[in-house]
Amino acid sequence: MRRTAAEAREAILDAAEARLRDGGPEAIRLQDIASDVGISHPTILHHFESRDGLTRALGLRITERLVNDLVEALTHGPGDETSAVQIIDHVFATMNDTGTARLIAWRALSFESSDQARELLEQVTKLLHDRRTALAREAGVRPPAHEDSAFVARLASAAALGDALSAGVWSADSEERRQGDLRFRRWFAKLLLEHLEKE
Amino acid sequence: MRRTAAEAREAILDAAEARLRDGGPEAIRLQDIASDVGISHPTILHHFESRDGLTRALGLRITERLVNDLVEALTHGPGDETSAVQIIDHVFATMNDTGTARLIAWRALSFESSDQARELLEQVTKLLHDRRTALAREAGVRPPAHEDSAFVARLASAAALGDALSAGVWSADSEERRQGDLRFRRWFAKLLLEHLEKE
DNA sequence: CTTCTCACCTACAAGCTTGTAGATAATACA
DNA sequence: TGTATTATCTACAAGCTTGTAGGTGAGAAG
Repeated sequence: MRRTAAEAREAILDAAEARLRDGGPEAIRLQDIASDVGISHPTILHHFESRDGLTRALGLRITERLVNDLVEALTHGPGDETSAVQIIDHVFATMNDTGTARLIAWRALSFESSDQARELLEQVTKLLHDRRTALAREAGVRPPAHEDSAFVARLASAAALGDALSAGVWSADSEERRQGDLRFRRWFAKLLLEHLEKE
Repeated sequence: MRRTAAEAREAILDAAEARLRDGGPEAIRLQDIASDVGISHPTILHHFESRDGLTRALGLRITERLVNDLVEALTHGPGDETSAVQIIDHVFATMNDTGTARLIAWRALSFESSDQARELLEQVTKLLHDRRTALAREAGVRPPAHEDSAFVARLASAAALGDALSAGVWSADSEERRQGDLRFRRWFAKLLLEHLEKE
């Protein structure tokens, strides 16, 4: 019945994240989180020093997980066109279904800047650009400009984030909407693909 | 020294909005807002019934203003291509510079769904689609699909929102970044224009 | 000039929040 | 087995937050 410090931290962060996801930014209260985990609230303070320490750790973990997820999606999977569609799909789905967009938005609202976030986009850009240049070399055409890859990554991530946030606002969680979401993603993926092919 | 009820409400909402913009979601505290306006906090409760009433009114005003702004941008201004670039520029700039993105994100995080938000996108879609069909008729080509216009509007607004939010996170408010922002918007506008022309 | 409305104030209450102090007991380690 | 560490608890404090009660006085209306 006695967790390791690491386990306890994870459990606490999990609970905090859940509260944040479906309760909004004002729902991170030590007492509530503690009761979710089944501990007393001073235990949280013991593990994170202060409420601020908790939110900071939460923000860090959220970003980290997103990075890992994106890198995974971009690294594995074949380099053909269907995979581009799949990647867009994956990113949009992650943002939407897992509430990642809400978490990221909260992070953006609650903290000052952070290098971590910039690095995220740079990593994604690099992965995308490397892949594009490799494909271009294979095909024997000139490689795309680096800035173009950066902009593609920036647009895709911004759109996924913004769309997921807005979608939460429209809500009306119907089958019809899900179909529309899907078609939108396909449409967007196609738009990007046409651009990528042209460059 | 005695405001009308309407004036008082506006002043209070202004202060609340400012706090929200640069203090994050947890910065809406009646006492702080009251002291910003130079009144006592029960006066806020007198005008908005409760703290919840205040945030609700704030959410409403934010969305309303955004709608007006967008409709304005889409209605006035010529229908040529440079104007499309200008509109994208305008939307992105609004989201970025005035903190609108932060306000919208807060709204998305803090409230359940709302028809107001859906209507916003529908209005923008309609304006865009009408303009496109008019242009197509002039040029004597077949008009675009309605869904295509809806998706363009959706992408543009999502991207503007998402990009502004992310930008706040990267920060490092340098001239260099501003240039990059500008190029990105141009790049995105061009991407959309090429798509619009093709359809 | 009187009267009514209401914007605004001061004082206060109840509850909740973060945070501290000190004790307990489970686990690791010697 | 004995000892040190530490995850966890209970009890408590201090401050802050929203909200209420009742009063005051400015301006409108007659």
